Formats: sequence, structure tokens, C-alpha cells
Amino acid sequence: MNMIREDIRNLIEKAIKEAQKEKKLPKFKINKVLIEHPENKKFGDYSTNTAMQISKTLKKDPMEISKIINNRLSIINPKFLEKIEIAKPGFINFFISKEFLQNQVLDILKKEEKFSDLALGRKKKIQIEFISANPTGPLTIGNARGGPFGDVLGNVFKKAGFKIEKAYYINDFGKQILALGHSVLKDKEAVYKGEYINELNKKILARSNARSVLGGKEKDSLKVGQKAAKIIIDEMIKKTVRKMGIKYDKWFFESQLHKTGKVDEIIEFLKKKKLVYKKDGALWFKSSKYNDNRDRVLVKQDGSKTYLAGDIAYHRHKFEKEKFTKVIDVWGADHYGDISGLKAGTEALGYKDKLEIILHQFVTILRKGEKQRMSKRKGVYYTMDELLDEVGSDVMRFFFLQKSINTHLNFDIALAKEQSEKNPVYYIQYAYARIHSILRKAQNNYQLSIINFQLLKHPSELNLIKQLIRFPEVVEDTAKDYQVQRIPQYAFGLASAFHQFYRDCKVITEDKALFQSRLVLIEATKVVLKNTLDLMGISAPKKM
RNA sequence: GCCCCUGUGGCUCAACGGAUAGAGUAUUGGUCUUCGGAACCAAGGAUGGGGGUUCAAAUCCCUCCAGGGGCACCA
Repeated sequence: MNMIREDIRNLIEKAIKEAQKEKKLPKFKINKVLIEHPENKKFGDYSTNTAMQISKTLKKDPMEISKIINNRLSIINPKFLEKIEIAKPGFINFFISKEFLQNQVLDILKKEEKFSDLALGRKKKIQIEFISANPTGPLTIGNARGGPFGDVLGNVFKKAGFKIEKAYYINDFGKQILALGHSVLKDKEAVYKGEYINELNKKILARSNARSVLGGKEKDSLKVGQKAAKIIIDEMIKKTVRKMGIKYDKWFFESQLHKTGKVDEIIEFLKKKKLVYKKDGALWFKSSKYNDNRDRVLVKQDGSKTYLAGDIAYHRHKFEKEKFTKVIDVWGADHYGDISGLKAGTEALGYKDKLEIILHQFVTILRKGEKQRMSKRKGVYYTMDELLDEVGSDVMRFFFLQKSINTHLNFDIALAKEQSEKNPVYYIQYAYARIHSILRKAQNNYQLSIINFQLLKHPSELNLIKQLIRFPEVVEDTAKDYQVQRIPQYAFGLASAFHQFYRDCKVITEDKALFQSRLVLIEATKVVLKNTLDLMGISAPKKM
């Protein structure tokens, strides 16, 4: 089955070409025909503004153009359309036929969890890296915001036919590890605060030789920091991530790049390409050659390498060793300033346009009515664990997924808790549980071969099917524009269509044939609801 | 100063340049002798201000106002 939206698009292009052949329309290049869902049902199930678009280049009345296109369409007269109308400035509106809709139910049932699997990816390999918060403390709701987003975007790509790797990059190298060590030792260079620091202090001091640690030597604080970072990753971050419902394919350690000489290699590589120079005792990368607004340091005065040097090495590894055709990094908005440096780096390596960086905006927390920017250094934060304990993973995920990544979230825990009880996720899960309740009661083994789908003709039944067949469109659109909030929106609309069907159409009835066909319809609904919830990583309960 | 993001009903959010700006929640009123009421139906209420482009602007351009983020040899 093709997506019906695609069929309509092809149909229009065909109609235009035929009209051109007959000289009803002059020759012009057809841009991609846009098909949308009108909000008002009287404008049909699908509509297009093509005539208006064309009128611009042709300098012709859009109504005239839509009439010409419509004439051709009525000659082609496709079976899946009941009628086509043209409206006011030049819209062409499409109404889908009952027969087509009725047939889709069977198609969905046959495909089950494969319904809406697309072939956009053609096995291309995409890596999506998200969260990647420093191992210096627990995940906060701020730095974990990219979690639900990245995880679901990965799921969408998978469904669209890409090979996907979800990765977490662990910055276990650099100054913050030293700072962590000092913090755990509670010496005068301590930076991080919080209960977890106290616990790490106890844990590490109990484990290691107290004398060598308390010696206060820098080496020791580094060792303590490394040890602490490992504990934070293993016992805090990995645990939280699991509770968030995220499964990473890879945990990659920055220190590994340094140990294996990958960072030195990259510096040598850039040297050979004459893209570096010395200034003020540091080694600079001429990133301004690649659209950066300034050059960047790779090796500091003290001989240590910058984060950027490691990150370029990391991305070379992604492209050269792991052969990703595309890499998507999801970062917090505070890393805005680093984008052009890394982009310049990957371009110098010859991987221009293969790296996409997506920023998510920040979460501010409201405490005592005061807005506060979260900061692990200041000890001002709200941890993801706390939130998960309060509302659970399903509500948390839905809460974040609903919102565009560009919104600045004001997080008020009191409000979040209050809203969690009324979270729309329950509305969707309830629809799913309701279906199972009917199925349990019906105890009916229907036979697909004898179902009369033509009995499904109530407006609420047809409307439900219309919602079902939109699912592939949701996957396709999201794989293309990354607007993940579309999925919870869709899920809500689907659940709503089901609840309305439930109100209007009784499944378990005396009429055996109708009973059977409706049973099959709710089976199909079950399949699509399940697929949608799976995509969002939200559980699908049979009972609530 | 320069760069990125944001400003939509009381609150939280949607809306590929499209048709009467769509939901949830809150408020008010209604449905029900329930295949699970965590449901259904209805009412009121919104695009920060000002210009412009367009047949059509929440969306694009300019400007002003307000908020968040960034302009490190920190990550």
C-alpha cells in the first residue's frame, strides 16, 4: 500500500502533466505538491494549495488553474476518492471513499507492528547522540531534556528504515574531573555541591588508602575524580537513563580517545593540512577558514588538549571507523558557541553536511516563585530521578515530548505533579485499555476472510479509520523535520477518535456480522495505538 | 555590542506561508438504567507593540519591548 497522501500527490502531478500535454496549461517546472489536512471537515480529508502556488509563476487566476486540474482529475477518476471539490482562492479538496477506508482496516491488521514501516532510510546508518551530560553529578531535568527527544527521534528513524545507533558520550577527561575530585575531597578547590558529593566522599574515602588521598596532591584529586566519575556513570546516570526508558547502544568514553592517541592523530592531520598555527604558546585551529567567526585552540599553553580537539577526534571516529552516513548531536542551548568550531572541524576532515547539531532550549526551575537557572556547581537543580519518582516514566516522557525542543520550559514541580494526574498520556492509555476490555468481553475469534468491511460506515467508524491511516504520514514527516511533538499530538487525536467511536458504535451487539467487523476495527486500532506508544517509548497497558 | 531561541485564551502547549488560530487544564452548563466515567457533548476566553511583503502572515522581512542562552587556552 502506498500512503494515500503520496497517491494524491502523484495524481495531481499526473493531472498537471496531462493538462500541459493538451496545452491547457503552459509548461513549467512542477514544485513538490503540498498535501495537507484541512482542519475543517467540510474542506475534505486532504487538500492542496498547488493551484495558488502555480498561479504565482503563471500569473493566472488560481481558480482557473484548479478548475483545469480538476477536469483532468475527473477524467482519471481514481477509485480511492469519493469526490474532489475546488474552493475559494483555489484550493483543491479531496474526500476519500468509504470503500478505500474500509479496505485499509485489513491492511493494518496484516502488517501489525510493521504497519507504517517505511523505506526512507535505505539502510543508511545514523548515529544520534543525546544527553551526554558530564559525569559530575546526577542527571537533572535540564540536561536530560534531550533524552526523550533523542530517544524518540531515533525510534522514528528506525521505523522510517534507517539503521540507528543511540550514543552517550562521556566526558571523563579534562578539568571538570579534577574539579570533581576536589569536590569529593572537600578541599578548598571544591566546586560541586550536593548530597551525592557527601556520599561519594564517604564511599571513596572508605575504599581507598586514606593517607594517599588526603595528601592533597593534584594527582590524587585527579584519581579521586576519575573514580568518582566512574561511580556516577555506573550507579547514577546509567540507572536514571534506564528508568527514563532509554536504551543506549553505545557509551563512549572521551578518555579512550586520548589514551589511544586519536586526539594526537587529529592534530597531526590538521598540521599536515596546514590548518594550525602557534600563538601565545598555544596551538590554534584555523576554523575561521570554515565559516567560524574565530579560530579555536586545540592545545593549550600547558600542553593539554581542549575539549574541541577531542570532539573532532570523536567525530572522525564516527565517520571513518563507524561509517555513519549521518550524525546527529543533541545539545543543550548552552553549547551554542561550540557549534561552529566542531562544524569547522568536521568540514576540514571532509565530512561537511554529515553532521547535524540540534539544540534544545533550557529548563528553568521555579522555586519559591523564583526562577533559577539550574547549575550543578551551585547545587541548584532538580534531578530526573526526583521527577521520575514523582510522576513515573510515561508521564515524564509525554510531558517533554509534547513540547517543541525550542520552547523554554519553566518547570514548576508543584504544577508538574498536579498536571501529571491529568496527563493526556492516561487518556491515550485508557483508549488502549478500553479496547482490551472489549476484546476480553467479546472472547471472539473472528475470521478475517468472512468479515464484511462494508458494514463499517458510521461517520465515527470512518473517522477512526482516517486517523489510523495517518500514522505513516506522522512517521515520515517526523523523520524529515524532527518535530517530535507531532507524535503525542497524533496519539491524542487517535485516542479521541476511538473514544468517539466507542460512544457512537457498540462493538458487542446482536448483529453478528456487525459485531465481527467492529471487532476487527478495534483490533486495527489496537495495533496502531500500540505502534504509536512504542514509538514514544510509553507503556501500553491492557488494564489500568 | 554581535549571534541563537522564545513571546499564542487564567495556566501548559500545538499549528509544512493557507480556509473559522487547534488541544489539554481551569471555569460554567449538559450527557449516562456504561461493551470500564481515567468517557462524551457544549459555552466563554488568545497570536507582545508598530510597520512591510503576499491572493493569504502566529509563521517571512524591518523595528521596538520582554525573557532565556552564547560570544574561554571550561567542558
